[in-house]
Amino acid sequence: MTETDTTAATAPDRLFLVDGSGYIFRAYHSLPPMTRPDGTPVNAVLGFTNMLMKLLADMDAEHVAVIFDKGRKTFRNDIHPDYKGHRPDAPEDLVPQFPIIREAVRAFNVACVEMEGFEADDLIATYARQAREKGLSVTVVSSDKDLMQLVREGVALFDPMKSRPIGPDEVHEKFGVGPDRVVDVQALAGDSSDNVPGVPGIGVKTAAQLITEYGDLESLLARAGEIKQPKRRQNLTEYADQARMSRDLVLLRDDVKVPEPLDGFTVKAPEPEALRGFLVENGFKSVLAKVEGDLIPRPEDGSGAAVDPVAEATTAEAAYTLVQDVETLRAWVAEARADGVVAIDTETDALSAMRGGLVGISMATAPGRACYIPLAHRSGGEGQLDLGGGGDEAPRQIPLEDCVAELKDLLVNPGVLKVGHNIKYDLHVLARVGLEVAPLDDTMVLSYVLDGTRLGQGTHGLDDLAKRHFDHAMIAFKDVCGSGKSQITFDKVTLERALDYAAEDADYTLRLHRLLKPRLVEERMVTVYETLDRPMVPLLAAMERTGIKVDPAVLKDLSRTFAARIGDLEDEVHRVAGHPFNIGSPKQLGEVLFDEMSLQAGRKSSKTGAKSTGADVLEDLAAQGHDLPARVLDWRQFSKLKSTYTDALVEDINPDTGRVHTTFGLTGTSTGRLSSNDPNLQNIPIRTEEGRRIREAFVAEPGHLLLSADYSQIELRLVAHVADIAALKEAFHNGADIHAITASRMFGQPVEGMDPMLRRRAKAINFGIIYGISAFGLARQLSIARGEAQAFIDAYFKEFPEILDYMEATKAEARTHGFVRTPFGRKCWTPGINDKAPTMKGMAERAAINAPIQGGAADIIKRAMIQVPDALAEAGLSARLLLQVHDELILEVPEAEAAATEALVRRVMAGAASLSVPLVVDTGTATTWAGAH
DNA sequence: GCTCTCACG
DNA sequence: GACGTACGTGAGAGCC
Repeated sequence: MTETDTTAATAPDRLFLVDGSGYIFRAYHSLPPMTRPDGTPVNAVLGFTNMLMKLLADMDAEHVAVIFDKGRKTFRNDIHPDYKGHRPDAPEDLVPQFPIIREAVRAFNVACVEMEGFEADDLIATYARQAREKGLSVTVVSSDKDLMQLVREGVALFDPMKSRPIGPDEVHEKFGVGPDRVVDVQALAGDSSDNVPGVPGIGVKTAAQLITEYGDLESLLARAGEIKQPKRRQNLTEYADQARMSRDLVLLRDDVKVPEPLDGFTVKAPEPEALRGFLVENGFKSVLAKVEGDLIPRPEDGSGAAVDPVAEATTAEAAYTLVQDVETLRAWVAEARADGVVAIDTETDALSAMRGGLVGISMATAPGRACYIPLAHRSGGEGQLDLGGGGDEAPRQIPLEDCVAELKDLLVNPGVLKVGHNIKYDLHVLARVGLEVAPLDDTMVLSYVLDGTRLGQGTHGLDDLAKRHFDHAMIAFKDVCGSGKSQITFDKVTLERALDYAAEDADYTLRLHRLLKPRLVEERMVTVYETLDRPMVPLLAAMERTGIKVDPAVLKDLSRTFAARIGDLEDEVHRVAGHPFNIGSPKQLGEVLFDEMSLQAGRKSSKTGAKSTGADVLEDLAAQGHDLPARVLDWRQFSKLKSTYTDALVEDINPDTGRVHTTFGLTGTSTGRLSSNDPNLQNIPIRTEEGRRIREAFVAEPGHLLLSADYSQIELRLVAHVADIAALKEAFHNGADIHAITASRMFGQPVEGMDPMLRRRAKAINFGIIYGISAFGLARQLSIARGEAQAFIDAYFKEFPEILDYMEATKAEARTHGFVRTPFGRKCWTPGINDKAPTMKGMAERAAINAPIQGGAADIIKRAMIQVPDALAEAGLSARLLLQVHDELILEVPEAEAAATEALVRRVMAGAASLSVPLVVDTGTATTWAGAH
């Protein structure tokens, strides 16, 4: 292949010419406003820096320069004073960034050129010509169509927006002619954004057609008389000089006496200290972390320079150790003790926190430095798969009890912080082998407190975070254990594979901890994390482990009752319909109701446009006297109760404990509330008589009672507090019936003997206020006209005018920051608040109004929960917290302690926050949850 | 895996 | 004046 070799040997040097001004505007608009510590805006600088780094990393060239515009006046303004005259001034917060961006270019040791009186495009044209004459191959990096005229043999354009080269074909696509005729087309068509006049009535299409036919601009103007269309002929004659002037405007000068010689563009490595200085001055820690150890050396430990933990977390190489003997384990324990921080992670043989058995433990002591301690693996690693032949000889592992003995002190050592990702899970697993863990940090909770639902929900998984913060793809669980039917449990994984997977989890947990923990201080989230969410981790773990006793006999009995009702209702519905069909299918039900029976549909469902069969629609139809919708509503109710509750809950009873153990989610909601899943014990029925009976299955142990304690009107009290509504605060201080008071003020009736209908309406409005009221929503809730609902709202605002200020201030806060804060400092993110679509924006605004209220209530009950165990212990009481349902706590108490515990819980909950309104707590005790409420 | 419906606060 | 919504969750069933 001599030919190829020859070509390679004579391949010309390459030159990249970057249109810096284009980069600046793109960078500015791609990032939200941000400032460096001294207050200087730097979003465009950061965006530019990242784009420049990417370009330098991706390009394959020996020479590079970034070219900028300098000032607004150029020689073109002498030709045509209005040229680019309508361009608005650069945004105020971009102006101070222009000089810093020049610094960025120099910091990377890249040539940076600009020249008074000329546009960047002219300099680019000039350098391109010079380079071509020297035999260099030129790539111009720009998305600007005005540069397309430069494309020719040896000069290519690269569009950084679309990441694609622009050659003669792309130019032809854009202008309808080749690169050498682009200026002629532009001269005719003009450019309104640059104030290039062109010829009236001629756009790019027509211009291309004319130039193709006549060859070039001068030939066309000379032969303008031959044009058939009279108007076009006249314009080309009349505006010939204007066309020539336009051509002078768009034609790039390639003979500029450039200030820097081409030789100075040779690619050079950056000066480490200059680059570091620039990045540090602008607070670009993430960029520094990226280039450290690569473009510039990491400061050495011995030199006295501080190691940047963030940088180290980002760049450290991984080296993992398998721990199969006690000696090695002791070395790791000693290292962890010396460091004072260790990341831990457990591997189990089942996903369920309550059932999974411990298979192994991983620990990390520094970024990239981690180990895995296999404890219950059944396959060594010699053979790939156990083919069922009984050859699963256990590999060499430290006996579980020896490992527990070695780790016990470390895990409770107050001088060693244990870091986990969703460590609540590990607490359960370790507790079952007799290990407690304290103190602890949780990187999932850290991520939630810092970034919340800013980037969407459910994005605090270790895999997500490693990808987001370190651009690292974690080994997927399914790549280790498979998925679906062929999935194996972790104890069957070979030790080598288990080491890679498990140690990586601990490693990246530690890296995340180094990255996220310092942000608490920088972003003023220390208090929320330290006093609210971190203490919840061990507390919730204890609640989950305790569980709540559920009597399967009660549930089975209810299932039978419900089944009978469902059967009867089904027969009746089918009889009325005239044929059997699946009542549970909204599609089939819709066909029966709206097609066969020709009932009037109330509304369309949101997504698919199908006619809704929702409860409100069926209720309307039932109220009109139709029998079938009423039966369907009953059928639905019993089906729901049976499938979701009575049938499902029996399956959720843990055979070992006879109790149901939910998992509380601490990092899932946008407001700071908890969630409950598998099963959800926060939505057990109560509103209907039949549903409420399900709560009879939730029982206390013999000799005990369930204590329920709930906040009265906590969200409305928070409204009164945060919006500082005088009349509402007064009503709460007086302990009055708040809805009756509201009705009295709005409708001018005395509280005594208040019409129940008016009170109901006032109650709906009070709820609406909490939700960020809208006339549409209130109208739907109360089944009244929108105008009437609006009148109610107006009346409310008149009586409680402070609420309007709160709503406006909250929306403004959300718009400027992207989040709102609860009274306790929690950030609630408000994605969509600046959306163009009014629907989206409206939803985000209502969510923003609701968030400090709902979130504030969530903060308050968390404060109460955290105090309860200590208060109980101090009082010598042995009650245990079982559940939290947003404004309610459920405890299990020895009968003899019921009264004392009730008083204590009331006191703690009421005193959990000092607002400008009192907090009131209602309590009750009984042997079942139904009775305690 | 998405949509609808409905249980709770 | 249109846009098309009350806030926050999780689970089961139907359907592709």
